[in-house]
Amino acid sequence: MGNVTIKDIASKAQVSAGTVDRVLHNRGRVSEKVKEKVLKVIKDLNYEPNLMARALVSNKIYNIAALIPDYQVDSYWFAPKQGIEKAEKDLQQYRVVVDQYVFNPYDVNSYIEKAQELTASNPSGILLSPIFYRETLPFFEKWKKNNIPFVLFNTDIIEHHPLSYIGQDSYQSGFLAGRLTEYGQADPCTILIAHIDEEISNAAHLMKKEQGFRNFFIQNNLVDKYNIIRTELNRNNFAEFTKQLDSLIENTPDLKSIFITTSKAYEIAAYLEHRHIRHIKIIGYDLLPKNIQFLNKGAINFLINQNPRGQGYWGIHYLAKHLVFKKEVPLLKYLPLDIVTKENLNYFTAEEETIYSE
Amino acid sequence: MGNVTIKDIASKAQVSAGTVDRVLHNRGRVSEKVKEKVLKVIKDLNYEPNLMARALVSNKIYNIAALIPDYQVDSYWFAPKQGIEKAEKDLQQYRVVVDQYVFNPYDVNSYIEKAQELTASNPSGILLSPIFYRETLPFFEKWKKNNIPFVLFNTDIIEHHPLSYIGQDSYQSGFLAGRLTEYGQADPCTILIAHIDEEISNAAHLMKKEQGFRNFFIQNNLVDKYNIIRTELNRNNFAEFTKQLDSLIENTPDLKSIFITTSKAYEIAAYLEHRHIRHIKIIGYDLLPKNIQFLNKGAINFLINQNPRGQGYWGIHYLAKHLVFKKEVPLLKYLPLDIVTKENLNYFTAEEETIYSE
DNA sequence: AAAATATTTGTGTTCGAACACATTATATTT
DNA sequence: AAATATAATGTGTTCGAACACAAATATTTT
Repeated sequence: MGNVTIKDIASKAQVSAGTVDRVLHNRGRVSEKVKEKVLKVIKDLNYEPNLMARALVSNKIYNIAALIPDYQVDSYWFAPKQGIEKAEKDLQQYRVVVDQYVFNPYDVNSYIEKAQELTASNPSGILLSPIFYRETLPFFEKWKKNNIPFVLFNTDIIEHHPLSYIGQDSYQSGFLAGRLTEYGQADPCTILIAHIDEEISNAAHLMKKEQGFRNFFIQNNLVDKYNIIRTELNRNNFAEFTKQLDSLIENTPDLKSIFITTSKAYEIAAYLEHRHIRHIKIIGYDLLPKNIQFLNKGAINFLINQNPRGQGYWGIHYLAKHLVFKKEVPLLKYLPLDIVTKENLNYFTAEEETIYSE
Repeated sequence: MGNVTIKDIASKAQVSAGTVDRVLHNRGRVSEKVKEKVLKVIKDLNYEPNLMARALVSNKIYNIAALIPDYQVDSYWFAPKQGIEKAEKDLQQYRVVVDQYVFNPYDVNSYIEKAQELTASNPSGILLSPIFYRETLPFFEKWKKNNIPFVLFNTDIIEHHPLSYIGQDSYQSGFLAGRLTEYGQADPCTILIAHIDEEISNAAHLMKKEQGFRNFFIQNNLVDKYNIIRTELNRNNFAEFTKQLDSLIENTPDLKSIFITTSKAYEIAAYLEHRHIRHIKIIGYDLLPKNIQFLNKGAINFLINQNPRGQGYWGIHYLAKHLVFKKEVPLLKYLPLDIVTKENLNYFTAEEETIYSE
């Protein structure tokens, strides 16, 4: 098992290795009779191609292009970049090279420009986070026409037949946040859902999180117990941001818990610290350094880690799986919703391990 | 980078490929002068052997032996077995074969017998959970003498120079359980640490968990707020088990939380359900089907997943990394402490993905 | 029926590393 | 100095799959 070779098949089917090869790859023409005979033997012997030999001989270089936001503009994107580079290193052996096309997440034109550059380079595969939805559509068309597989991550659009989407179940993560909030609040109180958003493109995401969060309380018959309110904050204007929060706090004396749908929980934590408020629990997203800092201080209670590094890593891996190993990849991969506290934090910030396989 | 071959080195160093090969493997004799010259070129060109070519030509079969408890006796061991089989499947390409030697975890003699069988088979590498410490020592000696690398998992003994230890940080997991308990109890109350143990061999483990748990409250100045008590229960005698719990519940009216240090949280959950007690929160370990059942019902609040499947998986992978790829593996690998609730459960029970790399 | 063309099948080289074996250079013995 | 031993280096085959090319059939055209 597992060590049947093309020659074995050839001899058993009484043909040459070349013919078996043609049958395997639908290359050249093979008579129906022979083809069926060979296919039967392949099936009977349970043939599995030796991927090492295959990779060795097909001396192709697979250049994957990654279209990603500049982490210097939004540090959230540092983790995917890391994941991408990790995967590249792991796959170097298989002649996989990743070119990064970095754009400014606040500048549509930069996005388009880089997407064009990327397309012009005619890569074997593409990984991207399509944060500008509308602008991405024409590229999807082009890539499909050129038979270039693309994998999406972070932003869930699966309508356009990517090779795969890798990301998070936003709704479920909100639902989970609901559980964590409820678990920490034995008594009735007010709970705030805060969207601290800078780009409209995230809106769909955030709404799903809010929905999941609210539905947790509905499904568990807790709507009478808790008063759930919402707000949208803009931290570009710091004075305004503070003012908004001040009035919220003042008008909501029984506010005990805040769920921040973006990775900006640290903004709220910093505000509360500044105002010396300690009785409000905070649940947020993502292991940004600033979030981690407040998590360690105890100012943030939980962070839901959506594994942005894993997203980059798996994105590249899936492309390689498809291109190099010609194996099927799942259309949808949801990464685990990790609940992170101060106490188990270091397991999620540590480097992942390289795996050798198949 | 990454595509320098032996021939490249040979031509640059003005020797033959055979000589380069001898230098690389310290095989045969090579004059000092030539050796140095070749080594310099290897370094200069930053040569990295092509693992595919290597694996292809070295037609060795690596038979790894796994000494594991029978999951039919204790279902905890089903997950490591799964992980082992997953890894075997992933590594099949590299001619890695895993033989499982299954013993009865309640029978030392069965353990010894299987360990002897395993040793007699003269495997290339060994994976084991040394749950009978004393009895394992002589085998360690033998294996070391025969240069057979062994990887330990689940039970933390690193004194005897295994290739690697893969497991969990028991202390830290107890500490984490402390956090989760405290987070769910705003008001002073009594907290119970319950050891439901059947084997002495686990004692060290369980004590570390208890220590971690207690230290959480000490370090956070919470000892005055909570009354922490402990008990050791034996579920072999069901009547006795129930009686003990009955008296505990009766004598501790403000008992609000139970931390079970073993994977037997479901026993307590079942008891509480039977007695119609709903106000006591439960934190336990491991995603056994019975635990999952109570987690889904809401009777168990959190399960800490110590990733037993991952332990088996990584154990085999590390051995392969060492044997097949001749790469260094970390002496110690702690797997993440996953916090599992009903809401994120399915991400941890799902099959892991196969990875292709290096 | 012979020639031309199309279809089917077989052979040989390649990828990079490992290792057996052959060959050459150097040292030691007689 | 010749014979022999030993050390140093080179050559060629192997692993399994892919693909170019060559050869052998079969089919069509003249």
